[in-house]
Amino acid sequence: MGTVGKAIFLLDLFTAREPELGLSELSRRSGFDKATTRRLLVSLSQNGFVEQDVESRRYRLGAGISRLARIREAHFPFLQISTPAARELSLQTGETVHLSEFSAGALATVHVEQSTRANRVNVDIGQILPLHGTASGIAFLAFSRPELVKSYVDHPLPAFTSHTITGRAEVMAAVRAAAARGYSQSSQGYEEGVFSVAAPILGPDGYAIGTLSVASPLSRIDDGLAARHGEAVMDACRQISLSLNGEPVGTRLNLAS
Amino acid sequence: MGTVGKAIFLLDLFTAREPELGLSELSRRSGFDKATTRRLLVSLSQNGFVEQDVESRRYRLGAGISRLARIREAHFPFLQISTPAARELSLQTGETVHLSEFSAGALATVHVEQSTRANRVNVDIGQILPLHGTASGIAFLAFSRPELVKSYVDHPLPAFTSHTITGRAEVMAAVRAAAARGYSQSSQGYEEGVFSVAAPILGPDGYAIGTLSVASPLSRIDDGLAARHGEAVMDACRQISLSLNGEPVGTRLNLAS
DNA sequence: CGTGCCGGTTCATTATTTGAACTCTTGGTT
DNA sequence: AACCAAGAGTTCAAATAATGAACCGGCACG
Repeated sequence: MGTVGKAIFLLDLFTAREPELGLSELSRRSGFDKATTRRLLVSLSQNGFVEQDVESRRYRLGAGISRLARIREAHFPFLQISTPAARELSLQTGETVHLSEFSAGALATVHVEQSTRANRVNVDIGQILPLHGTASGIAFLAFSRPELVKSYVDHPLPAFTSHTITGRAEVMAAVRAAAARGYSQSSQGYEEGVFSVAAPILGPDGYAIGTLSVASPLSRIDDGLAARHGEAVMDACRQISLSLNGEPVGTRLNLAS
Repeated sequence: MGTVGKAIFLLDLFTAREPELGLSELSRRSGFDKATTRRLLVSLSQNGFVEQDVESRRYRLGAGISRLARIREAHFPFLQISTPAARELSLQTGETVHLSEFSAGALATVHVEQSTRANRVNVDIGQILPLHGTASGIAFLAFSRPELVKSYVDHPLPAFTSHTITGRAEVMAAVRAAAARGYSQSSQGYEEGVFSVAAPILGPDGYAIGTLSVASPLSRIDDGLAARHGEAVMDACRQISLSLNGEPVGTRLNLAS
């Protein structure tokens, strides 16, 4: 791993649940020496990518990141376009909806609309979702370049629950089913007791760039409701894709083997 | 400059006006060798910090940045809290309002509410503002740690227009005036024909963490209107600071020499 | 008042980064 | 259709930056 990769690895240790970390914690979790960790943090903080709390001496993500994110968002308004559709979908289904964008080989959760129900699924912003084992991942693969699907599925796939599909053939079957239907389903593939449906958000080339997903407690779901959620998430994604790309887009299905 | 600094320098070349750049352009503007530039870009893209357009081969900021920014925003909802106040202030004044956050020794513009008038000031998201020469900068300095003010003002200050105040004494006078009034004024200090007022957004320790500013065409401004804008921007900032910190905060004025 | 953990620092050793020179491709010009 | 210019991307010996064991001083706990 190069120096740049290490610096970004440190940034990736900050999560919604643990947004502030001390030097020793960062060193321990990254596996980098304390001196190395510190030097990287100093470089990052000089450029505004991390900030250090003056009194607790702990580090957190810095304003420089927000600034760049806003530049990106001004150019490519993924959140601005998708957020209202996600909110509407959440209200319509009464369930937690999360929006993901593809980045560095996985899906990153960039927005969440929490269900208002007492019994609901909680998803953290910034969470990284694997492409197998989540409804979002399968929906993404179903509308990705075949090379990407192949290279992903050729590596060993870890299990997250006892229900995670890890076999190449099983994943490909789920992908083909999702491509045919237009949305994917996943029951407890990533977390016990959670059922999700997801559909792809397409880029100008017709391939997926992200996903929208509805996540429900499994106990609430039956086949009819799952299908209704599937149709709803597909509609929302179609609308988002249209707004993002300005014009209709020919979808790229993965129906072949 | 360390490797990490160079990587971030590359990221900082992407702006709202030029959100996509080719390898040679990046190499030229950064002054790094083309091979070096490329290696940095590859590292960055492997981690989702930049993306490469498949057909044009140009680079742009990546989704990994959005992801981290969302984690930060979930922890510290600067934009979420400030944006509505900025919008209201823009509607109230009829002028362009911009929100800045302090980062790496300068103010970074993270949100803009454009005036709806035909003759208006345009500000780009992501723009870096110097601490002298903008109303925002002076407002920030007026509510900053004295050490920060001193170290800033001890370095040579560039002029952006013929009206930019660059002398240590002049800057300190403007800072003291802003501290006494609660807001700052700047006439054409950064761009010709632009008049601005600004007030600080305060952190939990009572020192400024950002600013809110109203920017008008100079032709529209007289003393009375400037004062009304000043009071309005101060009110908005007070409200934001309160919401951000949860409780009243003792302000830290820079009234001493 | 000793022990452990924290943040932070030092400097000889080591590994990564660097950049001149190269190829390959594209698009425009004569 | 041959030429030129400019772009993206690659190679490898030389130069430079990153590394980490051992260190300091402070603070909290028993």
